[in-house]
Amino acid sequence: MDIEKAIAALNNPIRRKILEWLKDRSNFPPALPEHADLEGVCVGYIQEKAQLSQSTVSNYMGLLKQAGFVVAERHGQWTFYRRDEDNIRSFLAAVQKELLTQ
Amino acid sequence: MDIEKAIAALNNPIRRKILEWLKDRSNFPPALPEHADLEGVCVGYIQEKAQLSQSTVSNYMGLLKQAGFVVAERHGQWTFYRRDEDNIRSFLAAVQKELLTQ
DNA sequence: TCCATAAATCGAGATATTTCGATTTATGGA
DNA sequence: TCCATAAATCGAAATATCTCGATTTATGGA
Repeated sequence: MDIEKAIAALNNPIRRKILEWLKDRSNFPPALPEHADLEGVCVGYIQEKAQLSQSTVSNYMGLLKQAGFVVAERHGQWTFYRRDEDNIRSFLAAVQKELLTQ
Repeated sequence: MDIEKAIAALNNPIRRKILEWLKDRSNFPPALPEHADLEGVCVGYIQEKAQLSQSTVSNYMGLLKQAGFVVAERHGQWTFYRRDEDNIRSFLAAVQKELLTQ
C-alpha cells in the first residue's frame, strides 16, 4: 500500500464517494442474472451514478485500484470493481501511524 | 475539520514530513532563550529543515493551519507553529468513518 | 466473419498546484 | 525615526490534475 498514491486517490470528492457507494451493492442497479454470483460493480453502473464520462470513471477506477482501495475482476466484456477491505484498513493504520504521536 | 482541505494538505510529502517533525521539538534547533517557554517552532527553523524557500514554507504552514493540523501563535516577529493533536485525532476519526464499512 | 457492447487508452484544453523570487507588512531595537 | 529581521502576500512560470470526446482493444453473439 503506497501511502502517496493512496492519499492522491482520496484527494477527490467523487473518488471518495465511489468508495462509499461500493460499501453497499444496493447503491447500484441490480446485477444482470448472469453476474448474480459476482461481487463488485461494473464501470457502467459507477459511471451512471457518478455522472461523469466513461473515460473519466475508467481513469478514476484505475487510480483507486493502483492506490489499493479496490480490486478489479474481469468477466467477459465487463470489469467488476469492489473494495479491498484489508488494504483499506492497512492504509488507515499507516496514516494513523504517520499522523499520531507515540 | 474540513476533510477536503485536510486531505489536500496531506497530499504532499513535505507537508506530511513537517507534521512528523513537529511531533518532537528536538527535530529543530533549540529555541532562543526568550522563547524557551513557548511550544511550537518558528517558520525559519521549519524552512531550514524542509530546504524550501521561505515563501513556500509559509504557504505550506498556512495550508496545514487551514486544514486544522497545526495552530499558529504569534510572538513578536515570530510565528510559532505546533500540532493540533485534538484536531488531528478528529480528522483520523472522520477518515475512518468515511472509509470503513459500519 | 461482422457487429454491438464494455472498458481502457489517447490527446488535448481547462484548471489547480507547486515553487520561486520580489515585495509588503509587522515588530523590536538602536 | 530608521534599520534589521521574520513572516505573509503577490505574481508568475513550470508542472500536475481533471475531464472530455475520440479511438482502440477485448469479448460475445448472430
